[in-house]
Formats: sequence, structure tokens, C-alpha cells
Amino acid sequence: MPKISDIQRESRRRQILEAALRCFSRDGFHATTTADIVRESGVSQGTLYLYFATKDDIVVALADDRHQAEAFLNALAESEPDPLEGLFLLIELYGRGLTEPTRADMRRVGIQGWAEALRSPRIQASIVDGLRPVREAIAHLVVRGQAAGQIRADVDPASMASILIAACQGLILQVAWGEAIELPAVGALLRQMIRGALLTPTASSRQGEPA
Amino acid sequence: MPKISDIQRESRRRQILEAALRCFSRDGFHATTTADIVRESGVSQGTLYLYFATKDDIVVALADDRHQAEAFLNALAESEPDPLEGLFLLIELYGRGLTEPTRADMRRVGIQGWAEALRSPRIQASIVDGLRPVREAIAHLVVRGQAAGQIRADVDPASMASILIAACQGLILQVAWGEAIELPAVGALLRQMIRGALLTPTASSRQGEPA
Amino acid sequence: MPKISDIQRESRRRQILEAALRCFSRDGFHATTTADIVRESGVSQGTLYLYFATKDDIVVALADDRHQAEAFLNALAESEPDPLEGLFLLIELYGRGLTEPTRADMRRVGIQGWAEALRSPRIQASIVDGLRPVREAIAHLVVRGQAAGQIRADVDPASMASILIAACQGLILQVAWGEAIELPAVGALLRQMIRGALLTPTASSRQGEPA
Amino acid sequence: MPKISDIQRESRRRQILEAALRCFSRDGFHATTTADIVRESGVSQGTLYLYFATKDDIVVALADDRHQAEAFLNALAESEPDPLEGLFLLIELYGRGLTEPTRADMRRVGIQGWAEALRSPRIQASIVDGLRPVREAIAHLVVRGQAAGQIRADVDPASMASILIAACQGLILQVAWGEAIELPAVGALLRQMIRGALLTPTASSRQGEPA
DNA sequence: TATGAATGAGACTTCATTCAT
DNA sequence: AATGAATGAAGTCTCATTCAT
Repeated sequence: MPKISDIQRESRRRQILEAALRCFSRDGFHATTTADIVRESGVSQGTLYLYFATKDDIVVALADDRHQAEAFLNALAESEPDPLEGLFLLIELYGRGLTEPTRADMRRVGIQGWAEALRSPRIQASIVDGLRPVREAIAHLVVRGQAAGQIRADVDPASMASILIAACQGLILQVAWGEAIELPAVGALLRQMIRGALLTPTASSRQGEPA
Repeated sequence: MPKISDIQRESRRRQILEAALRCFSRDGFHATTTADIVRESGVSQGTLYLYFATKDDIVVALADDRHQAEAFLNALAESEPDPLEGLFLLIELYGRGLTEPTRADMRRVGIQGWAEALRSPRIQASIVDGLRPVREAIAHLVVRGQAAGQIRADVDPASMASILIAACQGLILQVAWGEAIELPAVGALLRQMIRGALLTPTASSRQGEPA
Repeated sequence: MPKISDIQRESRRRQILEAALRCFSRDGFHATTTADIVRESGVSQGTLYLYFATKDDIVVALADDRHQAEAFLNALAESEPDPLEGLFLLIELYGRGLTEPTRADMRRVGIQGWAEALRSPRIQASIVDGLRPVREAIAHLVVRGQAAGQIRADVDPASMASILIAACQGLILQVAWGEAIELPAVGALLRQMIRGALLTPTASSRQGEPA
Repeated sequence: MPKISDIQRESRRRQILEAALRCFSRDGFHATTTADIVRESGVSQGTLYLYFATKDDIVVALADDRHQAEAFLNALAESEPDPLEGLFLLIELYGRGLTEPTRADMRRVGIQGWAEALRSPRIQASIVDGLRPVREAIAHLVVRGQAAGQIRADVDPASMASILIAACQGLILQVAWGEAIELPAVGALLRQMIRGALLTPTASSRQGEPA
């Protein structure tokens, strides 16, 4: 039994995942057959099941990979000295991901994962767990801002996280459906909304922003 | 002449639609078989296809019915004399729909429709068309507020619509996944964000709300 | 219970049969649904079954009607004084039916009946019974010719009937498939074959025919 | 590598085809379900579709196989030095196929193919193409006979082909319907008809055959 | 390890026929 | 007599997964 190197194994795995991503994006999760993935990836039917025990496992792997890839965005934002700027950076970073053409497949497949999460506890757990770091990053930034007196004390950090994440999710949907969204304008308005709601009256004198 | 009355026909249609909604919510669109819907609705396999030519048609009908049911919410909000109050009313009305237990099935099925829209132009059109009235209601309210000098002139009405709709969509997702969302707090923060971003400096003196 | 007149009843029956003929010809017996016939004929689903108990019954009725319509051709040929000319007349009459555009549907449906006869004893009986008169007409003509000394005594009348009927059936097939058949040339050759095989040596001096 | 050998693959294919032939002959093409073929052949439902993409494909394969099997009959007849004997040989060979019990299924299924050809261009093409070689073999034999002065110059080779093929087709029908056909007598008469029509007056002195 | 042929449960949809009105 | 809505059995084909090689 010729054992292959971890590096070969990982390369095969990616090969399958990337093919699956293309298929799911193009045809949807349910309309994609394992035969489609086999054709698109070039591996054999049997090999596919050597790497993933189940079609669902591929969705989970895709979701995990995505959240892992986005994890460092949160870290980047949290490392920002000014909490408000941290929030803005987070919006900026996730906002970029909304239009980047190379991530279109990921966004489309992500949406499908949201629906699958409703029937598969595993997928739901994968998504909720993957979202937790962003949720915490946002909440931490708010708390830090409140500790520094920069952010109003009556702002609920968890709610802020929910709203910002929700807005991002909804925008992903709208972009995927081809709605005409002016992202720069949307981003500016969102920043304004954050500033208007979060800043303490004194800080709010800084309110006029150039963009 | 055994031609059925329109009222009987509509009643059968609802019977099927409601059964389908329960099935789709429970098992997901793809895991639900027409046999499931038949069992749940009590009509026969053949009758099902007398009312809907295709399983997809049922999703479309569900989406259309939903948007029709929500149409009057927009009208209600637009009829509000104070534009800002109109926006708040809209948030309030849609916000209620987020937690109402009787609408849980609709929300879950709606999410699945979002995913299906990515592969079916018909479903996508149904959703985008159904969203247009909300989009317009929000934009009109903003424009009216700007005309009255109540809302800052530099706010982009379309972006406001995108953001509010996006937030609502994202919250639907999070609620469906069972995330612990404090909706009252989220609503309050959202209102605060709107007020802070939209109100003209003079109007913004009214800014302090009890929460 | 309003009884309708026989004449109305017969007219409805024909209406249905003609619609069925068009449908069967266009789509084939099995691909034609009773709904198709209903649409094409203008009667209702229920009425259809008031006239024909079964879809198969329609094929039988069609076959019977056809054989009835062809019955007088046999009589016409048998009434010919010269037996050989009688055979030629029969060939001529049936030969015309091969290309007549108004009978194209009948020919196509007839072929389908041949296949259906293999699974339905009723249809098979209808066809075999319908063919019997032609078979007998041909055999009689041969016998008459033999009695008159015009036709060789060693010719088997039944075999002659089988061959001529077979040739006609095969030509119907080939025409229906769009094979390029020169019917005048085929007819001439067939007559020549009959003459060469049937005529007694003395009679065979007449062998050279103009066409 | 579990890739199946060509010989194994072909054997499976035949297994399915033979089972299908039995089913189609017994119940007819449309009354035969894929489940019937599965039961009769012993392969699984899925395997069936590994070998034939469609139920129609099975009919086509059956027709093609048949024509391929008959192809060498034509070659055999064409290789006969005496053209007239070639024609008689062809009749003899195809005539044998009319009664051979082992070919009864093939004949019955062939008839059904004739009907199917009316609705399926693929099947029609398969039949017309399959018939071409016989058509050509007959015409060639006639032409050769004419070149040798053995056959009358005014005989149209194509018409001869049409008539002989037609007679054979019609006889297949009649045999399948159980009509009482004396094939030896029919064969003798047919030969006599050919001889009488084709032979030049000089050659026709050979006319008297024992029967 | 890798392969790909085999499996069989089950999905969606159709359709001949019935029957209450 | 006429209608057309209702029925439900059955048909074709698909597809995730397995396993002998």
C-alpha cells in the first residue's frame, strides 16, 4: 500500500475542492453530481471518496476553508490601534471581498451553504462557528472603544456585530443576484451610520468625513 | 358542468402551498419529494400537477405570495407623514416578521429560495422583482426627508435601501441558524445608526432617544 | 337524459376518429395521449369515453373504417370480366392509395396498427379479418383465370394473394419512410411479373405490353 | 485497474440486448418497461443505463445488429456468378429467415421498429440505412444480368429492389400475424414471377422449372 | 492507493380512466 | 348526455456510494 506524502494528499484535496467550488457555483449544490466533480477535477469516482466521505463533507470543507481564509482579516482589524478605524478596516476588507471577481464562486457557494445549514446541523455548526471570530472581533472593538470613551456606553457590542455581519451577508446576496449596488456609496453610508450611532457626543465633532 | 369555482380552486391551491411550505421548511427544498407534499397536503399526486406544473413552480408561487403579502407593509410605511418615522415603521414591521413564530417556515423557505435563485432565472426574477417595492419605498422616504430638509442631502437613497434590506436579510439568516440575537437591542441600535447618519445637524439635536 | 339523434352521434364519432387519426399519424399511437385527442377533436375528456371505451378501441375503429372503405375496391376488381385485368385493376386501385396525400395519415396509422396487432388480439383480428376480402378477391380472380385457361394451372391462388398483398404492404412502409420509390415503374414491373408468371404459354405470346 | 475488458463489455451488452428482444417481442416496445428488461437480463437498473442511454437506443441497437447480421447475406448473393441465381439465392436466404423459429422474436421486434421509425428519425435512419445494402445488392444483380444479356433491358433495377424487399416485408407481417402462408409455394411463385418478368425471350426458354 | 463498474432506491412526472355534478 | 377535475399506479432515468481488482 503505497502511502503518498502529505503534500501530495493536500494537493489532491485542493484539486477536488476547487473543482467542486466551480461546479457548485455554476449549477448549485444539488444539481451538481459527484460525477460532475469527478469530470471537473480529473480524479476518479473512487478517489473522490478517498478524500471526502460524503458530498456534504465537501460543503463543510469549503465553508471551513473560507472561514480560515477570512480569519486573518479579523486579526488585522483587531490589531488596529483606533477601535473605530478597526471597524472601518473590517468593513473595508470584507467589502472588497464582495466584488472581487476571483471570489465570485466562493460567494455563490457560500449562499448555498447558508441554505444547506438549515437541514444539516454539521453545516450549520460549521457556519456559526466560522462566523464567531468576526462576531467577537467586532464586539471587542466596540468594547475597546467604550473603554477608551470613544464609543457611547449604551451601544450593545453584540448587536453591532449582528448588524454589521447581517449587512455584509445581505449585500453578498444582492451582488450575487446582479442587483445594481454602488459599493463605494454603500460603504460610505455605512461608515457614516456607524459613526453617527457610536461616537460619543464629544467625539462626534469629528463627524464630517471627506469621503 | 363540474367546472370548479374560483374560490374552491384557490382554496386547493393554498392547501398545497401551505403543505409545501411546511415540508420545505422542515426538510429543505431538495430533500422534499412531491410525495411528501402529497402526504402533507392530502391531495393526490395527480392533483398536485393540476395546480403546479413543476416542483419549481411551487417555490416561485411561494415567493410571489410572500412578496404580495409584504407589499402592504411598504404602502403602510410610505403613508407615514414623517419620513424618518416611516423608515422606523418599516424596520419595525419587517423586524416583527423576524421573530413571529408563525412565519418561521416562511423565513426558512425564503432562505432556500435565495439559494435557488442562483440557478433558476425564474426564481431570481421573482425575488428581485418582489424586493423592488421595498427598495423603492425606502428610497422614496429618504428623498421625501431630503426634500423636507429633515435628512442630509448627501445621503444616497439607493444605498440606504440596499443597506437596510441587507441587514434584514442577514438577520433572517442569523435568526434561522439559532444565533442568539437580542432583537430589541438590534432594532434600537439600527434606529440610532439611521438617525445618526441621516439627520441634518439641526435635526440631530433631537438625537437622544431613551433607547 | 337527452338522447341525441343517431346522425349527431355518428358525426361526433367521426370528429373524434379524424382527430385521433391526425394525432396518431403525427406522434404515434403511444405518444398520443387522450388529452391530445381531446384537444384536437374539441370534445371533452368525458365525452371521449362516451364514444370509445378505451384508447385501443379507437385503433380498432380506425382499422375497421379503413377496411370498410377499401372493401368496394375488391368488389370493383372482382366485377372485371377479364381476370387478369381484374388483378391489374386491383393493383392500380391500391397503388393509387399509396401516394394519395389525403391518405398519408391513414397509411402511417395503418403501419402502427400492424405493430399493435402483435400485442392486441383484438387489433390483430381486426386486421386479419379486414384483409381477408382482398385475399379472397385475388384468389378468386386467379381461379377464374385458371378456369378460363388464361392462367397457368400450377399457380397457387393463395400464394398469389399473399405475394400481392405483401408487396403492397411493403411499399406502404417504404413510402412512409420517404424512400424514393418510382411508383409508375414499380407498377409496370409488377404487372410484368404477374403476366410472366401467370399467363399460360399460349397467352404469353401477348407478353409485350406498351407501358 | 478494474476497467472491464472489451469482451466482457460486449458480452454484457448482448445479454441486455437479448433480454430486451425477448421482452419487446412478448409485450411490445411500449408495454415493456425498463424494469422488465432488468428482470429478464439479470443486470441492475443502473447497469442498463450504463450500456444504453435511453430505451430508444436499445431499439436502434437491435435494428443495427440485425442489419449487420444480414449484411453478409447480401454479399453472399452478390458473389453468385449467375445474377438470376443470385436473386434466387437472396430470396432463399431471406425466405428462410421468415420461418426460422429462432428469429421469430427478431421479426416481431422488427415490425415494431417499422412503426417506431415513423416517430423517431433516428430509428427511421437506422432502418433505411440498414436496408440500403439489400437494395443495392438486388439492383447490382439486375444490372449485371442486363449487361450479360440475360435480363431484359427494360427492367428497372431500383423497382425490382423495391418490390422484392416489399414482398419480404409484407410476408414478415403476415407470418407474424399467424396467417397461413405456404412458404414453399410462395417462394416458387415468386421465382416464377421474377423469371417471367426478367428473362429475355431467348433465356426464357429455360423457363420450365420443376417447382 | 487508485480505479471505475456496479448498484438499487427513489425522484419527478404522465396519463388512461372514472364519476360527481 | 356532457363535462372536466380528480385519481394513483406506474414509467424512465439519476445518482451517491461501494467494492473487487
